[in-house]
Amino acid sequence: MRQKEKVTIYDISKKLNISAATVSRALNDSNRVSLKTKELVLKTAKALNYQQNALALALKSGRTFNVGVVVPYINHTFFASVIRGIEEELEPKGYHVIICQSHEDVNNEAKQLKTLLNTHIDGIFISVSKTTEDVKHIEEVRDEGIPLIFFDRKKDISGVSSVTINDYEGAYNATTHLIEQGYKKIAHIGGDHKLQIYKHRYDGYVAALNDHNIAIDENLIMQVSSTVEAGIEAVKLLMKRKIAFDALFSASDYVALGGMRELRAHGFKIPEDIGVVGFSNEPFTKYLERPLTTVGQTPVLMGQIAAQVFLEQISDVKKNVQVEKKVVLSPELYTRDTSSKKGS
Amino acid sequence: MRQKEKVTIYDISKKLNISAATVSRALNDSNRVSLKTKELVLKTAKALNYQQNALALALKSGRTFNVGVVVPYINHTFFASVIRGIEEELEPKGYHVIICQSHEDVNNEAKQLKTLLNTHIDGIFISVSKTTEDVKHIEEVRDEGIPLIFFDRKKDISGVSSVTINDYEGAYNATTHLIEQGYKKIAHIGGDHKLQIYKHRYDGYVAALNDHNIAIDENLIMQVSSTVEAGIEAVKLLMKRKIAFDALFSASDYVALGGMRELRAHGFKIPEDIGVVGFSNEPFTKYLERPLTTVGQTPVLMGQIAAQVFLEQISDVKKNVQVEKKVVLSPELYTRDTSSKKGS
DNA sequence: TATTTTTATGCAATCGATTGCATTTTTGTT
DNA sequence: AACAAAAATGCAATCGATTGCATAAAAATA
Repeated sequence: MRQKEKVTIYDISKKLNISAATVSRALNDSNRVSLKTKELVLKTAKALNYQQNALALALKSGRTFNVGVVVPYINHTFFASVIRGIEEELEPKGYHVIICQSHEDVNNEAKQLKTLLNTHIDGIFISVSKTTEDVKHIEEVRDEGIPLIFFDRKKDISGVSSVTINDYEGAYNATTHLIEQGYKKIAHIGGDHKLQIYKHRYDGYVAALNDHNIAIDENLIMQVSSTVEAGIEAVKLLMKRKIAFDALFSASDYVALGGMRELRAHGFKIPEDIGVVGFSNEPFTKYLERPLTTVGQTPVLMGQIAAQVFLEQISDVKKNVQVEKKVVLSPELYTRDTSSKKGS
Repeated sequence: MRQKEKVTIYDISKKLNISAATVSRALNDSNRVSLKTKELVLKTAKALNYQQNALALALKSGRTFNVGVVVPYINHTFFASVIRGIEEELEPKGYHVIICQSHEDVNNEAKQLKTLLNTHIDGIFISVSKTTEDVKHIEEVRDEGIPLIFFDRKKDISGVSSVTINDYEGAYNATTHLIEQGYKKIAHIGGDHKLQIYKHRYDGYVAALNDHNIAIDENLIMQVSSTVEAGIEAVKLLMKRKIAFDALFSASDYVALGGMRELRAHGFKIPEDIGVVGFSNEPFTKYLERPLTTVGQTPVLMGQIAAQVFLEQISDVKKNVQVEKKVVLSPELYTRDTSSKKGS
């Protein structure tokens, strides 16, 4: 099965006995072609089912109408949803979205960026891996002049735009909510501060306690990975150390879930004895028998806005203006069953 | 910020005072170039940081090393996981994955295929939308000679390969499991038979009942959409009609979840009074307080195998052999809490 | 050394579309 | 009718890499 041979502007030019240049101009609605030939060309183009060869155009113009997205894993709900947002925003403009996974490994991330550059992408969206500390590979992309946009997990690099959520605010609101519900000793199981998001969530938690004159107790604060098992272990450790607390603010829904399991195993009732708030609004949180209160991140919107920032950026590049836009979205607290002291 | 100008084979050829043709041959390790110049070229290429221009190559060769994937929504766990499998299998071979969404709309699907063809993709993976009945747009892709692979949701089109799971077997095993646990009147809330997967699940359910000499009761069988709400409504309807049953096999985890909620609202205990089995092994199923028994589909594996079928196919195309490969994966029943009559 | 064979290299076309510059055709003016 | 101005079209190079065919250089043979 061989491929059908495609119709080119030369086929049209031969058929009409005019030059390919004129055909090209006619198709691009140039004012240097008479109306008569323009119509003729358009008609024959339609008749022959002419399709512009995107590759030839890309080679000539340098624009491929492809963008790359680099995420740790594409099947994590959050990232998949951001990608959905990007795709839906860019698709109507004729762009295609190429996806790459870093597997949370900085070397992979660098490799993906390199091959993306070689594919002559028009822009790159990236959420950095957990292991990304050195950012040379990212600066290289910037220095190539390719529009680059961070989303959610960013690094502070000059000349690179970003779309993130206000993790600080999300954590602050979540913690404040717990305080307002009457909880007094609030533990925080967070994530590795190498990722800004976890640092900011920690900061928000601390600020909320400070603002309500609650002393920070280092014994109540931990950093673990974002898994159910880690949540179980973390609570086990707190129990073993006999550290009392009446609420748990976790930087991860998975950790919150694990934590709740372990707490229940120890006979605590949620939310009566211990209130729990998670982070991310993972789909499972609302399907639990006692739906989990959590901080929602509007990932689809994040993707859409990242795409908009990209579109702005490429129009600015044309004007030879360099921009560095930082968009910070507000998170939303989904108040559900696990955080109202009186039960629901 | 203008883009860095790229190094081409002409830059190398000028530097070495040889022709670009020789440079090209040297880089491709042709045996028509002397070892001396080969080494020289390779050295200068490295020194100048030469990167082959993928676009020029694609224009010349007709191969882009891009493949397209069309799914209803990329942020549905199942599809995202299949895409992950495809990406991980093809990435080492130098391919990039372009994603497209049909939004469960056949017109969108057709449009996406058309723009993918125009992007000169090397192959297309597709899981059809719910509204896809007419398959002309898919046949067109096949007729263009582009390798095409269905995954999960397929249509019967000659000359198109597919990778699916054995929905019949999955349903048969799930139903048999319920029977073996002692449940006798098993309801089936399935999906629209326009999608083969739902028809096959229905068939498997029926076959299991037949094989165990249980009469089929049409009153216990429904077709609804795959949502929690639909599950609630379906059970409500059964209750209203006072139709007794002691087990529920749902073709969707979401429907199973909604069904369980409604059943509990009516005072039924799960699994003691009513056993429940879902389908898909959605992530939330294992996080429920009573984890849901469900049929797992190994989506990542499905993606990997689809990618392998694609790779085989393009090597066969070279040999001018036409193949139509149908791979059917076996599902796995995850036996959890909701289906053991004695409780767990 | 002369001639054939082998090996290495170059020329120029090709993949399609675009575009600056030159040329031809048409239109308008006197 | 003659000429200037304007409009329409064509030529050929360009974007990089590849490749069939021709030629040049080196090696092998007589």
